[in-house]
Amino acid sequence: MPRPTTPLLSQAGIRASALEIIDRDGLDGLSMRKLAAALGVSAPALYFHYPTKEHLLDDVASEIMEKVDVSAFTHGWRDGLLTWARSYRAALAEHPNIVPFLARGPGQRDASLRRADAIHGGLVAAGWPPREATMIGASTKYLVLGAAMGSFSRGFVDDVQVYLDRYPSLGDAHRLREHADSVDRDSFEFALMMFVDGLAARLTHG
Amino acid sequence: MPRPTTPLLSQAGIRASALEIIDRDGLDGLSMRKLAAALGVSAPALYFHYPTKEHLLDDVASEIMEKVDVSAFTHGWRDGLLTWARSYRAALAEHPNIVPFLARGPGQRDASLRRADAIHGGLVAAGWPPREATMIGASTKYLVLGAAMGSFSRGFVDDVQVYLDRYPSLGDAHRLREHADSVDRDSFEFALMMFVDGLAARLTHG
DNA sequence: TTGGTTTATCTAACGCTGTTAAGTTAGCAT
DNA sequence: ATGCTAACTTAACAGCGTTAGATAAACCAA
Repeated sequence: MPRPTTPLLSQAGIRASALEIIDRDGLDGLSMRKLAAALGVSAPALYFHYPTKEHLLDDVASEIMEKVDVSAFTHGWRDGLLTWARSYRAALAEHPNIVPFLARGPGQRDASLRRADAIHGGLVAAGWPPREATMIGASTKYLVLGAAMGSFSRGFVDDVQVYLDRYPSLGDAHRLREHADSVDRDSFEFALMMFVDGLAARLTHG
Repeated sequence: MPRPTTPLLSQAGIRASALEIIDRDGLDGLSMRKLAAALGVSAPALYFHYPTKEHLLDDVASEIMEKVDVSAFTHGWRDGLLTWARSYRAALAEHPNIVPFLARGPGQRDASLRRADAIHGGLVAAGWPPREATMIGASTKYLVLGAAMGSFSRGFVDDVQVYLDRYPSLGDAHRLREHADSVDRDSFEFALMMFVDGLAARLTHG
C-alpha cells in the first residue's frame, strides 16, 4: 500500500494523537510504534512528517504553551505577573504528563522568546531594574514548573496511615492524596501571593 | 568466570558508579550495560544487587537527599525554612542531572517522611496553622525543584544575539548562559527571600 | 497522453534498552 | 564429602528510535 489517494497523516493529527497518548499513558507511554498504531499506520510513516520524536514533542509542547497569557503587563506588573503565572500553571496542569519534557526543553523557539521578551519588557516598563526583572521572571517560572512537576502531595502513599504514629505531625497527610489537586492549586496560589507580596513590599519601600 | 573469590560488586559501589555516569552523561546516559562495563562486569550481574534500574535510582536519589538539613526549625521557622530550602537546593545543584528523576519520585521512603514530619512539625510549633504549614512546605518544594530543574537561563541559546533587534528587551540575554549558574543561584535566593518576606508579613500582621 | 519526478506509505532491519533464563563454579554448612 | 546458596557468566526476548529500500499513487511538464 504505497502512496494513498488522500494522505493518512498530518502534523496536526500526529500531534493530537501523541498528546492523547501522553495524557493517558504518560510520557514514557508514548512510543512511535504505539502512536503509529493509533493512527492506523506503520511507525516509519511518522518520519515523513517529523524528523525525530524530539521534534514532535517540541511541537506538542509549543502547542500547549500557546495558551500562556503574557498580555496583561499593560495593566501593571502585578496583573501581568499573576495572569502569566496562572495561565502558565493552568496550561501545564491540563497536561501534567508532558511537564518533565517541557521543563527540560529549551525555550529557544520564536514564540518562547517573544513571551520572555514581553515579560521582561513589562517588568522593566513598570519600574523594575533589568537584573531584578530577570530574577522575577526566573522565580515565577521556578514556581510554576515546581508546582506542575513536584506535586508535594504526590509524595504520600495511599496507605500512609501506617506511618501516623511514627510521624505524628503528618496526622492530616492521608487527606493529601485525596485532595491532591486542590492542595496543589491552593499551595501554588499561596506561594504566588506570598511572592508577589514580598515583591510589592520591596518595590514600594525597599 | 563464575562466582569470584571476593565479590566484585556492592550496592554502594554500584550507586557511586551510577551517580558518576549520571553526572557525566546525564540521566539518559545511564544504561545498565554501560554501568556494568564501568564496573568491569556483565549487565545481568547488577540484578543480583538491585532488582531493577528504578530501585537503583531510588537509592541513589535517597543518598543525595540525605544531605538535606531539616534540623534548624529549633531556631524558629524562618531559620528552619531557609536552612531546609538552601541545603535542599545545594544537594540538587550538585547533581542536576538526576533532578528529573527525583522530581517524579515519591517521597514514601522512611527518611523522606521523617523530613516531611520535621518540616511540618517545625512550622506548626512556630505558630503556623497546619493547613498553611502544608502549603508553605509545598511552596518551598516547588521553588527548589523548579529552580533545580527549569533553569530559566538554560532557555536561551548561545547565538541569541540574532534575536536582539526583534526582541529588544532581551538585550542582556546573551549574558544569561554565560553566567547561568550565578543567575540561577541569585534568582533562587531572590525568590526565597521574597517568599519568606511575604510569609513574615502574613504571620505578624496578617 | 505520456514520462518523469515527487510524495506518502510499506516491510525489514540495525543497534540500543531493561530484563530474564540457564549455565558454571566458589564458598559455606552439615 | 555432599548439597545449597551466592555471584558471576553468556544467550536471548521484547520493545525502543531510527534508517534503507521498495512500491505505487499523485502531480507536473511536454
